[in-house]
Amino acid sequence: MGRAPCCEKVGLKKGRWTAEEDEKLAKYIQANGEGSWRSMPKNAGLLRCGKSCRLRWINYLRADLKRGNISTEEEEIIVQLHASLGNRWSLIASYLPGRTDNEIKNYWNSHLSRRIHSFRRSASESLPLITETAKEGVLTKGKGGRAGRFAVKKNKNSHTPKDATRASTKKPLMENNTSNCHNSNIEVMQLLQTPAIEKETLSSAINDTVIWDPCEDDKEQMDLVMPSPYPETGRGMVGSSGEKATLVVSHSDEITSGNSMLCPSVGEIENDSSGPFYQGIENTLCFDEVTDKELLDPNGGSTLNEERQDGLVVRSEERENGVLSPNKTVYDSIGYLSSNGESGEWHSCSSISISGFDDWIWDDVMGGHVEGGGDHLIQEDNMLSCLWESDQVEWGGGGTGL
DNA sequence: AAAGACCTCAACCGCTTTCAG
DNA sequence: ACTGAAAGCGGTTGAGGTCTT
Repeated sequence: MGRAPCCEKVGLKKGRWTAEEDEKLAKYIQANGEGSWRSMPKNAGLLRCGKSCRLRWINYLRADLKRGNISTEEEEIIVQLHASLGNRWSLIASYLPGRTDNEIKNYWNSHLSRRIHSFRRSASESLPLITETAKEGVLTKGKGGRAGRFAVKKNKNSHTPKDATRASTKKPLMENNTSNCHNSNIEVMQLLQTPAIEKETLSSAINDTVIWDPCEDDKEQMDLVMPSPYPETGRGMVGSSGEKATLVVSHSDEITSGNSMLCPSVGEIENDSSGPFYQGIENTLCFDEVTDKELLDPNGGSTLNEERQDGLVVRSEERENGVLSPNKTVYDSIGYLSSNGESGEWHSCSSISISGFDDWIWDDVMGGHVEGGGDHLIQEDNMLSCLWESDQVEWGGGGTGL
């Protein structure tokens, strides 16, 4: 048998916390410590669910919480971590002492995501889908003169009802891809490139770095592909048992460093685009032609060396026990975008696609060693500058900013 | 000054993971 | 090994505030 129910939902207060409630909760936790959220409300004399108490404590009452606005440095860290980790707010928050996942999530949704969006749009005007988005109202200026979340929300709602949004989070594009299974759409759930992540968080993150084939959702088969920018350390590798791999993806002969990822239907994207986001897109490994079986052949030994019509070359070399060799440098930084294949809407998924971006992250933020070079730093600087500036240029509609 | 559009963020909801029984 | 509650997490909501017209 399990435990007794956490709390009775009936008769419990909801909504905003009063100062009195805060005081009760804070005093109780100071006296008794955290934990035992189930019994806490009763013992503290609160008509709240334990879950609500926990949330209130974590997000608001904790003494070590940092108050005030997110600094520019924190902002940069959030952007960079988000590029690597996606919407793993608690993980991102762990790198920002005094900030909560909820706070970061809110900040991202209200500030940063718009900048990213506008940056991507401005960097890729030739992308029809984004242009369409703009037409649909993302960029329309309301009566109040400020464009932004309302339009985005409106647009989002029109495409992703609540349930669908949740579904797309857990098993992205499940529904939408059912009609496109013949095209071997494979969904990337998460890209991780976090050499500094602690063991436990890394393992959980690895679990999210999977290739999901919606065509085979019935058997829920998940395969792992985990490129690593740090072959020498073995961090950020494939598998849960220390297996190592490097997925080598290069576009043309240009060699950069970073991580690699994939996207379905990459062929839709024009090749003559420019800007860092596009570089991420066009360097996307296309699994239309590289099956998960091939990539993760448990027998190993196979080598991919395939050139696409658009010039994308996919290579992997020197596998060990069916995974890719750690001995090779990852050539290209790959972010990804994914299309749901039906509405044509593009999802940024967890990552914006920025070439060399992750190198910058860990080099500057974590102090890690990163192979690569000055070119990337220049590019990254440009990108970041563009992000910050775009807030004014794009959303201010003439420099008004936020 | 008023109205409406838009923004912010605390809190809720529901799902997944963890772990106690 | 199994069950189910607790804990944790991410997505969403909505009240209240701000800004523009």
